[in-house]
Amino acid sequence: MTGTTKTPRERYRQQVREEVKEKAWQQIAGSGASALSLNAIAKQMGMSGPALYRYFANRDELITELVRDAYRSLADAFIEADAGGAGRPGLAGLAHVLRRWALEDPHRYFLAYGTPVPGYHAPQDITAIAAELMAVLLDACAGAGPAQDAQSRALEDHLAAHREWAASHPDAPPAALRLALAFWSRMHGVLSLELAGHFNGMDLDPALLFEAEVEALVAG
Amino acid sequence: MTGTTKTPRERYRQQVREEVKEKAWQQIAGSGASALSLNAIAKQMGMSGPALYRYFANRDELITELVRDAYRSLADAFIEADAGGAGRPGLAGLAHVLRRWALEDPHRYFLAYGTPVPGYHAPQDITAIAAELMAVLLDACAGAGPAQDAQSRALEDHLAAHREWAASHPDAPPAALRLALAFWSRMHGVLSLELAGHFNGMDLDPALLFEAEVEALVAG
DNA sequence: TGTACATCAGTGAACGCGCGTTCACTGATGTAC
DNA sequence: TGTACATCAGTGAACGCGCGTTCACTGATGTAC
Repeated sequence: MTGTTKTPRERYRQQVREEVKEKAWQQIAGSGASALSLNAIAKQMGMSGPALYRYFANRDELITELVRDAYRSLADAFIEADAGGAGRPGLAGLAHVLRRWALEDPHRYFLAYGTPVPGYHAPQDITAIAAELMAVLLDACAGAGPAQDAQSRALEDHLAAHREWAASHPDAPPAALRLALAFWSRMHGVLSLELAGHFNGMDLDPALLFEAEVEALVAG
Repeated sequence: MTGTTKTPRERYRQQVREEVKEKAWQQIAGSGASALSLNAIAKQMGMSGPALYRYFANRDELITELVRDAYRSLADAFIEADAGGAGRPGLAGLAHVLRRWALEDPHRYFLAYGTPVPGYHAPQDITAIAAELMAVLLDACAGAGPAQDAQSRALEDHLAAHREWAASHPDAPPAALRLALAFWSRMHGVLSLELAGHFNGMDLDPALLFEAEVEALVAG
């Protein structure tokens, strides 16, 4: 009981907000994020358009909420995997958590990591959630092997001096920072191509490409 | 002279079409592809809205043309690099051609490889251009080394039986197919994160990450 | 338990906007003899 | 070289639509005494 006792009205408010967001996701799934329309959501809920302004100040606030929820749910999935009893998940484990999360709702993935919605800029608390994510990832990268080639060494030198983004791990070796970036970039590469349907006409199993990329990454 | 003699009217038509596309790119740069508006383009050109229907059947046809031009220009850049006098460009060379092309116009990159425009499906001749691109890439992957791990071997086995997408190279070894996919996916990973601005707040030089990914890929 | 008042969810009308697209029309440019 | 006709670029009005957002209002739900 941390003072979160809810009056019936508060409970109801929250319930409606949730339903709005649910319909919003459905609409995004159908026509993309930039076509999100408050009026259309209201109609789908059997309400008049202006009613939604009781729940969201405007369209932008709704989008922000959706983006926040997206990051939050991925961060939670990472943290949960990290806290799972039988030892740390490792990079491969996180990769599979990420893939499952992405396939669960491709549009949610793109809202977080896809082409930026034009004219929209994420507020700071979302950046903070992204940092939580990065912290779990950096944990899993702790055992990174040394750089294998000149360019990787150059990157590590650079990262040793530019590591504010990894503020949660001030003592992580540059190799860990490098590995975390490689994880992020490579997983995003396969996943975003797959989710965008770029493998569609190719009669190819994206899961196998994903697995190969994961193993190549872990093997270093 | 291959019968391409143009009447003044044809020349003018083509000129206006080019100008429309030019303004379209500017508009996409400002507000994203899904906000592309024929009326707005017309206004910017000092014409009335309906005038554009002399040049494009509708909005979709204009978008298709832009997508086609995007793929065409990248394919040309690849082919030109491939035909350059001093030997084949190699994977690293192609990687740099790709990066230069992407940075030249980020929105063009996203129109081709980003989140799909909802409700839009590319016509077949664009698929053919994508195949030209793939052919150059497969050439550069000819000398691929053997798979280093179990998952990569599994992927190669799969590709040996699913290689229609590489129809231009029916005799390429599975290792080459695997390398081409890895190239595509990894380069897309770094580039799309960079262009979407996901490294922005991180005070980090994306070029170094890119170089490291290229060398890791080539070293295999 | 009942009454008086405050809070708040939701409505319907309205504003101004921009969109894609069609249509009948004007006026300039090109073509045929 | 001049005239008659066909072609075609561009206009302005119009249609129907959906958008985000504001505003004054009704009616239900909760609160205080």
